[in-house]
Amino acid sequence: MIDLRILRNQPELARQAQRRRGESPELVDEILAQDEARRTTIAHFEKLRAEQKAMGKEVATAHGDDKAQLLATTRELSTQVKEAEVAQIRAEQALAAAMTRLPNLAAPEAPAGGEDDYVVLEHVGEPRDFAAEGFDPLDHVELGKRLGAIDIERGAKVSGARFYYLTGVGADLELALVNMAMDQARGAGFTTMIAPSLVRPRAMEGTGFLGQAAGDVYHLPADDYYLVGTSEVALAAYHSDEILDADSLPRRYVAFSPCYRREAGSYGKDTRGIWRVHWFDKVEMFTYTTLEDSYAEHERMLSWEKEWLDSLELAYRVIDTAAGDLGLSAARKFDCEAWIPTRGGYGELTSTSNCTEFQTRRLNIRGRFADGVKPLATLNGTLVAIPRTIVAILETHQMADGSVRVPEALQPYLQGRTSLDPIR
RNA sequence: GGAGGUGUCGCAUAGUGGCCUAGUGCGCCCGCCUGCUAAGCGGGUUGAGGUUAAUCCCUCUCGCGGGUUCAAAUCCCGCCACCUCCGCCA
Repeated sequence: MIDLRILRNQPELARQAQRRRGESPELVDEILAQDEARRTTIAHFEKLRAEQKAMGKEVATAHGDDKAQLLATTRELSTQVKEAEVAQIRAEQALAAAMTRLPNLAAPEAPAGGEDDYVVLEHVGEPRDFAAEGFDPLDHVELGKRLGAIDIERGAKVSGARFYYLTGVGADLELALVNMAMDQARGAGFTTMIAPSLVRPRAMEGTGFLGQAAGDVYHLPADDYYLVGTSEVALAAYHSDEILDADSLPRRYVAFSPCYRREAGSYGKDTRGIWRVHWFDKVEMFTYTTLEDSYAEHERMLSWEKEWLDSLELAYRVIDTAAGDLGLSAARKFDCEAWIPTRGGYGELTSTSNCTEFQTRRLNIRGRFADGVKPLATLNGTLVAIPRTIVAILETHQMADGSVRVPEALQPYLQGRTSLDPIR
């Protein structure tokens, strides 16, 4: 949800933001028209309602013929008030519906265009040169089999395509990564959380996942619950309808949760292995802060993600996502893409978005400041999405003999193991 | 799953159809008083929207949504949350 005042006062700014996303600037004008209509109906209703209330007082004290007279007119007025109220509610709903379709205003810094129009901000680390080392790297599917870490066949047998079991060291690896990520985040001042992964429509809608991403979301119609695609949903809705004291900001939460994604429209894409799956576990960072601080917090989020990838000794690049690839709620997004040897390219491991006031306006989350009550800003950032991180670690740190070197920082979390060794 | 109860301002409470413009206490804020502090005294203290240059003013907001009525915190219905008990259960 965007501040209506921005749309009223600087409509061209909003139109431009839409164009840079490759979306309709006309939506802005449609909203402004709805807003105009809404305000007209409000004025009409309030005038009648004030009149009704005034007459109501007279009725209370009137007697006999006077009272009968008043009741006649006030009865008529009552129906008018009801009609005016219905008109007002309709106009407000129409405006709200139009507003819901409007994505967050893309930041001026976000590159214009679609998925492929990202800007590379930096490269960190060197992709490993297997040719120079004299062997061909195996992909994570093969490595996972040999280590007894990933069982894709049985995942498919039990749950279908894009499911898997993590077994033995694979499962150990997940627990190690989760604990290590939680330690890093806790050290940075985050409050650790275990959040629900089943939420009501309000939480889903409020975080912006029932817009263009709705097809990617699992819905349980019998109970009208949604399975979250990220714990961002539960963390954003955590403070819904609350007013947070300014001196409690920034509030930083880090949550572990399973994530569920239908991956609609990705048929035939990344079908091999566990790169793209319907369910995975993730540790996600989430911050509530002021709009003014959100830009610096976004940089901090990114730096925490980089610290994480550095500690896993992965080579990666950071991209500034283009406006058209931001999703409904983000104003700006940075992705960290790790080098995946057998893909021969970079793949997204983490992502951090500044959603500015978009989610807090929808979820009614505000802060109490010296100069009044104002919406807050929210940011989210991946620390570790398990399957993709496992893919990157296995493929990057594999040795010629089929074993996998454990990065030093991870060793304490893996019972001190320095390598994962094939079991067959 | 069944039965019963509760939901009012930051907190605690009053309020069973019009005198509620929601009272009172606590907390908080601003004054006054006062060697200092405390006490005392006076005033203020939900949020949203409309209108406005701003103030004033107006409307909505008593868990949420409907309904009855000229008029709803108050009566009726549905939903949600919490509490107690019964049943089932990791």
